[in-house]
Amino acid sequence: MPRPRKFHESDVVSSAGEVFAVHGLAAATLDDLVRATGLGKQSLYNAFGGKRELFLRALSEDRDEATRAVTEALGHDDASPLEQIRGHMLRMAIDFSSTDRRVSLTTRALVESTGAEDPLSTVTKAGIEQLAGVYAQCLDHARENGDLPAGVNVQSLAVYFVAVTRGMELLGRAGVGRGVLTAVALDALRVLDGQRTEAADDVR
Amino acid sequence: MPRPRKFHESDVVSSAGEVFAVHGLAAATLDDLVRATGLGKQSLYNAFGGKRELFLRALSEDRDEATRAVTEALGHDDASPLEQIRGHMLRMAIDFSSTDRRVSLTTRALVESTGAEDPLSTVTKAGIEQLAGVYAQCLDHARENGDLPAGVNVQSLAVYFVAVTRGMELLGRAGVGRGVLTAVALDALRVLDGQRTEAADDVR
DNA sequence: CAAGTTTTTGACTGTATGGTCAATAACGTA
DNA sequence: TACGTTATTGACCATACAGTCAAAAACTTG
Repeated sequence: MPRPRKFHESDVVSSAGEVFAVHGLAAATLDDLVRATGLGKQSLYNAFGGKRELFLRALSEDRDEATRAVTEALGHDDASPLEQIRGHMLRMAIDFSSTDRRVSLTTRALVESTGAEDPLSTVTKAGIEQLAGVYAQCLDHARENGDLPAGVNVQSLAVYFVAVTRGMELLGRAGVGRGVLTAVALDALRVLDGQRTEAADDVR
Repeated sequence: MPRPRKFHESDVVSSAGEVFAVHGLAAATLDDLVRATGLGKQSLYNAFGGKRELFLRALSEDRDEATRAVTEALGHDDASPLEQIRGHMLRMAIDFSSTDRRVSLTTRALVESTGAEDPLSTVTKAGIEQLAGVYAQCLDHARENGDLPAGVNVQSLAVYFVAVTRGMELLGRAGVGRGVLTAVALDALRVLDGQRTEAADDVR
């Protein structure tokens, strides 16, 4: 019997995500959000609780979407795992050299979080681990295929790809062009070529 | 005959840089800056012009300091260029896994800039190129030493190292620990091992 | 020591912003 | 069609903040 909402939460979260991706958490004003989502302040508060909470929702969605996208990119059966990673990295190079003002919510959260206990940090860290997991899985397949030596440290390599990706995002934002970014991606991929067993490398 | 200032601009810029590194441009309040620098609002305005301008000054100083540090790290004569890069990357891994809340002003500027024409962007881009230049110089030496094949693309490799470094910074901020970050650095360095001539790689 | 110049000080201002309140509208059900 | 419940609306509030003003202080030089 209650009056039904006239919006879908997921739509609101997604519009809000747009705003946050362009302005960031601190710089996005409540009015920006009201304008972008189409609903009133009070409705926003009823449904989500506040700016931060809304950001958190958008962040989670963004993280899931990113994981989904990478999973999909690395999950095709028509190419070898290594070829998929290669394609994916080249794709990222192009994406990140776009000229729009978007910055992934993960990066924003990382930079705008106020401390390690800040929910922003914990959600973000989880997202990074999730993402690394996807890379790791793909690299595992490659190893099973014999495209990577058995002794390779899949875990750190996975995190390495996450790091390179974040770095490319930042560089793209700085105005580094598609060509250079692509070259960087190719450089990054070269770690997959010259792999030796690396059993006892010093990780002091 | 004018009354002399009782502060040194460089001190003020450096204290302000601290504040910005912890809070960011938007989130740092003028009062934070007043407290950290020790001088009054009006004095800040007389000397610098405003929060943004002060940030810009701090950003430039940060950039120069970063370039200087890397130049110094890669400029010793007691080790081969490649060994120096290696040492430098491992050092970065440790630095970035610190638990303080600092974020390089370059990264902050990248994320908080409002557009490509924003001075924040231009200064930052210049800084990245400066930094890449330092890496390039070191890689050049390595090539001359024969530690790197002659056909190697020193330029993109230099940018690659900047990207990896930025990525590591973000990951460290996300709470990734020293061990993992070190492993990532070692992975990143592996591009220097397996280098082949790479003359005609597709940079579509 | 007086004049001139610039810095410092601290009170002040206007605005933008996150968040709240209370009244009203809309819906499902009985 | 009336009731209960929740959503919506728009006005409202407190505050925090970037930036300003004008008076007083401090220094140098003539």
